[in-house]
Amino acid sequence: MPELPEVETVKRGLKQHIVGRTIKSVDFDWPKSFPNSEYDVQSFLLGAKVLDVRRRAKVLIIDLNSDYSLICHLKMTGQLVFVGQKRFGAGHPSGSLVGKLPDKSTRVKFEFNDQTHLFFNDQRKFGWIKLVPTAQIQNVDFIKKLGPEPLEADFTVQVFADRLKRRSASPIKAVILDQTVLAGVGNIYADESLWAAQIHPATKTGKLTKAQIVKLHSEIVAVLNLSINHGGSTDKNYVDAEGNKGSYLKFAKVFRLNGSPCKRCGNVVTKIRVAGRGTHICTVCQKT
DNA sequence: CACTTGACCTGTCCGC
DNA sequence: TGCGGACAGGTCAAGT
Repeated sequence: MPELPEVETVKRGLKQHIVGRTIKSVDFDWPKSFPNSEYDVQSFLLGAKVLDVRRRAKVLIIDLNSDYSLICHLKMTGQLVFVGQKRFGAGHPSGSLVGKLPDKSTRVKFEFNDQTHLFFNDQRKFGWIKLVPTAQIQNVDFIKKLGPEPLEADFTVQVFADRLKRRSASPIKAVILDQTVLAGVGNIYADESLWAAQIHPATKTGKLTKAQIVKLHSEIVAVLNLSINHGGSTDKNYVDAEGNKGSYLKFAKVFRLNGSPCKRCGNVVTKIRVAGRGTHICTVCQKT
């Protein structure tokens, strides 16, 4: 679930809360969640101060003053939640996770030197945090291969169209989910943007007209921006850096709305499988 | 090479 | 009420 808008929302919250704080200790019980060498942890993490929090695609980057950075992928169920000193007192929304952390899904605990905490929770254990030299981030294999950021100025229609050409035999949904084509779209926003552009997700990418590519390009940007403005989507697990849910799904047109009427034509939204993923469409609005 | 499928995990929901 | 199985999204490894 954490796709670009969710990770962007977490980034903004973390930036407010952890920049300037110094890491006092780190604790983890599932090595795959935090596969770092003890030497690097001792030398470059403990005692380091947080300088900045950034995002690339669905990856969070926490820069430290030790010339190292923590890079974090939330995958499906990851959460990064900051808990301040008043964690045992009042002041948190009743539904908030904050008063309940750590819990059985907590994989990594960071303590800052003022008794505040950052918890990495991840029910399904697919997410990870890695400590890497800041100067080496762009050489990390996964990051090196990422396509353009859809909300940056260099993601033009022409760039999008050129990247689609390489994948003409694949269904368009599989292509926009491919992080090496463009960075940050996941299952929710793939379905939403394809509905908005009135393109069937199984359409072979090579069959798309120029007009459809132009439309899809602008709808991807619009859907991502709309979601960021609503704090992202919470389907089940996602929360922001303060433990709060996002509300974008109130505005969703098809995602998880199978059985409901299409908001454009009234036909029933159905769920199919495309490229191995659950896919929500209106068969009237979205023709192959 | 382009493209698809299975593995990684846990929790929840559905049918018998 | 219990239990097996399908399913959930993100990415990589392995297979066609």
